Amino acid sequence: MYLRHLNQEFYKMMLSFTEENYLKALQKIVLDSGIEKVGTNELATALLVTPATANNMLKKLKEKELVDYEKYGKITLTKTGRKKALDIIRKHRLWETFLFEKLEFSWDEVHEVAEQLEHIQSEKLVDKLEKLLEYPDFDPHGDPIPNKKGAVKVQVKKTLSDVAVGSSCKMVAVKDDSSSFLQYVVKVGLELNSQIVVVSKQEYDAITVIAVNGVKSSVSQMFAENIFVV
Amino acid sequence: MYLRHLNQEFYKMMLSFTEENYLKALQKIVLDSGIEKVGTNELATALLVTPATANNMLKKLKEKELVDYEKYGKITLTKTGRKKALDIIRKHRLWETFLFEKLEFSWDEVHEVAEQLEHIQSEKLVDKLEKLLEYPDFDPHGDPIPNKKGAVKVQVKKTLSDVAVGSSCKMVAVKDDSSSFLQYVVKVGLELNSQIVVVSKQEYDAITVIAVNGVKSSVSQMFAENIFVV
DNA sequence: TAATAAAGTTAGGGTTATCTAACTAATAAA
DNA sequence: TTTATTAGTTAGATAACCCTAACTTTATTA
Repeated sequence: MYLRHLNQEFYKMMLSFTEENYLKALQKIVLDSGIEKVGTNELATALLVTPATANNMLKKLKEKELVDYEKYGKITLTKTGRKKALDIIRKHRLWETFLFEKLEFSWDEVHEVAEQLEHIQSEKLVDKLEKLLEYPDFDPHGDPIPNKKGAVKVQVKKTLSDVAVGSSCKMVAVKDDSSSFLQYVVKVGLELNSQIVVVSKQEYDAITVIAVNGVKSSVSQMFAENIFVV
Repeated sequence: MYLRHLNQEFYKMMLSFTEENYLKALQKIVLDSGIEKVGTNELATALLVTPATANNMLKKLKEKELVDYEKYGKITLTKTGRKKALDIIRKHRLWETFLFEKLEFSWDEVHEVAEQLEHIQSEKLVDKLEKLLEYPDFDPHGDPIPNKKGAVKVQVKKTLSDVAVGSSCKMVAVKDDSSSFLQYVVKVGLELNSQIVVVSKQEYDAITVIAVNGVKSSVSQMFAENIFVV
């Protein structure tokens, strides 16, 4: 006998590992692009599955009223869907903070393990974890941690590439959180809240010379665009 | 394309959530009963699946050389299988300790969440967790935590029902870790390392009167058999 | 030891999540 | 505006894990 035969309503609330990942991916696309409407292929790419697979799952999520879309149209999260997605993102970022703060994980190691930990089901666990970490607002990458209600503290962020030559700024987050990028960031001497001085900028290829704690480094346009500063 | 097509050898090492649970269940039956050989039905009962389902999975585990058995015969874990199982038990008990010590979980709440956490794949996570907890030898239920190599600190344990009237003993572990039993244990005033005095014992129905911190309680034979003492 | 009970296995089927291949609809370009 | 490209869908297949029902082997007991 299957679980969902026991209580239809209860089953509707219980999301599978995979369903959670689809909702999270949708919300992350929205957060990263700023656009509410997401395409099937875009979602499929983010999840490393084929469009056919994504389409299949989207039908199920629509059935459960977690997403909304017309045939051949763009996808949006419903209120319930967004709440679920933000809850997973909240857990992901709290776990990242835990790994970084309490278990000596480095910046670039936290993501992979948090991808697993974010699916653990226990409200008490999340609440107590948050308490242990003293209610952090941002994770080790500078990304905001949604609160229990799904609200996010927004920071007006510009990137290092927007900073004028001669000005200085403070790093508050990274856009790319791939391991290779993060390791590069560390190599340049940067960490969260580092003070950065933009020493000079090459017109031709946009190579920027920055100084961190007196140490100069040359970074590419792409690098500068992936560093959020205030 | 499926993961296991990429690298046969690597795939062989990667156990699914379910496979891990089968190995753990086998090892737990061995530890609890002291008998090395396990039956299909016994295993199925422990995992809340039908014997047919267990049989099916056992074929796969045998194929992967994690268990050993003849058709219609009893099952044993191979060396590799036992190592895997002990590793999961190690993780389970470390997480239980973490929840109890660091996140204010009560005795009877830790098990359910640890059932999920034990499947997280990250050697570094386990090592760092162990360090954070200052290398504990026993979990909150008094069960030994296997070390990285799978070695277990054994305690010679007898149960409360073996203690003679008039003698006193110290509770070191519980046999049953169901929520209902653990809540009862707490109600009687017992916790790990509590001093227990066996005040009297009824011949007829084996009801035992115990005193914990001067407070007397009457407990059944079954209760007494589920409390490990030294 | 023959009959019965218990333990273990096989066959056939269902669900979830994935794939490929072939299709249709919407959009962009010539 | 017709055509080519891109986006999205459908159909059919596979693998993992579970089920029930029927069967076979081993163990128990009368």
